[in-house]
Amino acid sequence: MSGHAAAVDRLRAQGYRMTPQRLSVLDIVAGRSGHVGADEVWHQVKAQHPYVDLATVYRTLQLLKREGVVTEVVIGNKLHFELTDQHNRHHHIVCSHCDAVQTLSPAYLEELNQRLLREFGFAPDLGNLTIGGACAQCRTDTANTTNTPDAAE
Amino acid sequence: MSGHAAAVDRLRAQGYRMTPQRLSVLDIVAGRSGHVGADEVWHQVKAQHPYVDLATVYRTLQLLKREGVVTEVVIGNKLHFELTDQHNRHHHIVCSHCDAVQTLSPAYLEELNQRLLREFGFAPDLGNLTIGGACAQCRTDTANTTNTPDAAE
DNA sequence: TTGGTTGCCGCAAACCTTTGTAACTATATG
DNA sequence: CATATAGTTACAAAGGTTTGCGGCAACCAA
Repeated sequence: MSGHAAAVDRLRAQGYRMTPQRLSVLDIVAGRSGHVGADEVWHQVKAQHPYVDLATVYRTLQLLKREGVVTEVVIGNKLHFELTDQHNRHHHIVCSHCDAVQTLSPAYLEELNQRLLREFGFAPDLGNLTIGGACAQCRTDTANTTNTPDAAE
Repeated sequence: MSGHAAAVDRLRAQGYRMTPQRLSVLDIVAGRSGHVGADEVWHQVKAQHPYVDLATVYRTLQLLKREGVVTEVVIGNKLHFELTDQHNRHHHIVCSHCDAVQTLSPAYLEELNQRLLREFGFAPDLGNLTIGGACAQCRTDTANTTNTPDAAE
């Protein structure tokens, strides 16, 4: 249905077995407009196939990430995933205070990408790069708060 | 002795208690020229203070990171730390195949830093940013290896 | 020095993710 | 359709990091 059918064929052509577990994981990530946490993927997979293990979900997500089918986003201390949209590529900037996620046009990192490749022969995995920092909101909020030990978290 | 005495004073001035545990952790990271794994910091701390808990080491490292005293580097699935050298700032690019670490001049990301701040009000924590990817060596090595399922890891 | 606060620590447990392994099954072939 | 083969899976356990909590101790004030 969605555009990920092509990805399934490609994976199969590469020798991967498209098992019900893998198809289910991919369907769920693809059915989302944004990113999904690994645990939520698992819960939804279990609704269809109750026996599926969390480890299988993780292994599948890593496989799909390696193959470029999904993109990993690090939010807080958890991994999230979203379908890689070739026609709408973007990076992620995440606030480490409130976990808000914004997308960033590839244009911002294109030059870096080229330079790393040219000057170091290093091929950065910028698609899966998550840039952490403080968002505008949290920066103004924190400005008035004295950051004394244990004062806030 | 080293230049981190100033950091100790600053932390104390901010209200942090500079306990033997914290001083020990900082000394060990500062005594290294490069980055150290959290577990190795722990082992070395225990040599001086056998009772110190691993959780304390982690909490201390995160504290020092928040305060900008140390820099975090993500290598493989482990966290490493190094003393933040204000006179020799740099970012890290890490090969996800062989875990080789290279440093990168701040110049490479200075423009990005400015743009994120100006256009989004987002203050990226680029000092603690680790850029993953494939180094030159691993890229040529992998070029000849067909990446079939389970073929290699 | 002597209390009194309040931040820290050790301990234990939880959390998220990865890995080892024997059994299972998707897929190609006869 | 039967069989072989190699990739996958469920299960279990480990790995690395974070968190909750009660007791303890660093630091300030008197």
